[in-house]
Amino acid sequence: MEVRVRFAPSPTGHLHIGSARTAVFNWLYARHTGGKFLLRIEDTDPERSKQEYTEAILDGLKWLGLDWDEALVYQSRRLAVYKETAEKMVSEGKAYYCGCTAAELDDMREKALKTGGKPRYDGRCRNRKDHPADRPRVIRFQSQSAGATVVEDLIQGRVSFDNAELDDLIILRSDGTPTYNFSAVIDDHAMKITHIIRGNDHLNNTPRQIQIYQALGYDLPAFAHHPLILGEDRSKLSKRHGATGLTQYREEGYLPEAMVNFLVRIGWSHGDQEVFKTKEMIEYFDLKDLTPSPGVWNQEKLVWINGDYIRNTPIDRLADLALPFFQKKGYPAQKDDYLLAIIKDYQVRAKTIADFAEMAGFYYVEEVQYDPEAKSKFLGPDQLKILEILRDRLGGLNQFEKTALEGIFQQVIAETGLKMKHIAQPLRVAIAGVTVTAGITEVMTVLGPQRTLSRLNRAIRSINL
RNA sequence: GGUCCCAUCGUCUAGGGGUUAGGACACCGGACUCUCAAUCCGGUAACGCGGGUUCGAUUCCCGCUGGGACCA
Repeated sequence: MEVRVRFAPSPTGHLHIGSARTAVFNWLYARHTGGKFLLRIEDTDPERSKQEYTEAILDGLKWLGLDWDEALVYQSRRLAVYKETAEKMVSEGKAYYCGCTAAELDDMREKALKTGGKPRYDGRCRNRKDHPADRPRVIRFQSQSAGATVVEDLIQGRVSFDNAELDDLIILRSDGTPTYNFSAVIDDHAMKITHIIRGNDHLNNTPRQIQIYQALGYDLPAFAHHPLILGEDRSKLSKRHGATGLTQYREEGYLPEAMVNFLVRIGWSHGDQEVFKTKEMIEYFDLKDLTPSPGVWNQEKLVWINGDYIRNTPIDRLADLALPFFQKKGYPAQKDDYLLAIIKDYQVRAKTIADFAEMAGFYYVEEVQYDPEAKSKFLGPDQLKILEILRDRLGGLNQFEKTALEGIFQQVIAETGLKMKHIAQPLRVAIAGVTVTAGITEVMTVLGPQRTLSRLNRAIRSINL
């Protein structure tokens, strides 16, 4: 039988990294099994659902490289189906109208609490026939009161729930909109979903859903509840732990492949392997290799894996990705050989795409800004002489090239008795303004004789002032 | 509070009745070196506690503790 899985976000905000991970698991499972990956937009709450969020979620999925099959299902367009089904259940005695007011429900809860009971609906409307027509009424599912409902979870194992714990949940609100547990069941069945892969936060909903499946005579799908991602303090990952929106990571210069690789490795493993090509992930991914225990978001590891991906990404693509970062910082960069050369020299150093513009902005400035500490340490009277020697020797070259530059450094070292570090650092600060850059000959080669010499002269003048 | 889930280095994890408990990130040292990276080499570091079961439990079972989620 063909595997059919789905990702069912509520468009009430941007794509959360936890949701993105759920999507990744679903997508991988579909691709691994040769099945279908479907999307359903759970937008039955008109107050909170926004079209722009749906767009943002789809953008996020596309960015990650998660392509989906078949047309999107919008729950807001299926309200009639939910209503019809709920009413049919009433006529079949599987659900009933309930006109209890908020006051009645509060009262019920209070009394239950006072007598040591649980704050749950007592089912008083189950057999009521005299519903006042002027009162809004909901439809409640008549749940099993005896026995237990068992979830055979592919990740968590067998989980049993005592039916006595489950009260008669509302499936249709008085305004005719369905509740989550109801619409999810109706749609998963309509979409012929075979495996429900979702966060562990839904495990408690599952017995209720199973009872609805059974009442409706639907076949049960397989369930797989994956563990959640936790923040550093081991509580559910939220805004106070930092960025939770996928978009933010994109804007901070993380590569989509690195994000997928990182996300999938929280909770999933394949032996000792850390870095996976998409093809490998698809080949190896299986639900049985998901752990049941939650995992903490490890930002350092994300940074490392992103750096690893950057080191293995073609220069040309890096340039395309980095260009907007340079431009955003006001540098007159464009995609040309100059940019490509810079990217090449910084590829091993960048941990994010943003790092390129962060570290290599000096290539694009008219006047180098000297870092105060660097200047006081390397652009003082002590360094004047060496800088002047370098200017004179370098001025004799009409084009910069690695071996020629190295030859000059060797000569200068031989003549002055200085060590390379005594030459390179002042020179570096003179032409870049900072003490940390790519190799000095690489920087000079890219900058070229003109820029290098004029920067060198300006540094010398700044010392003489 | 009720229900449910979880428990191997700081973190992500492998493993599993008898192992020197493996890998990765981070961290610390070293090599390389013009700075910083990258790379390579080495190091510190874990089976939460208590009962069982067993010749033997980190591994299986129970309890506790701790953490988490959901519902209220």
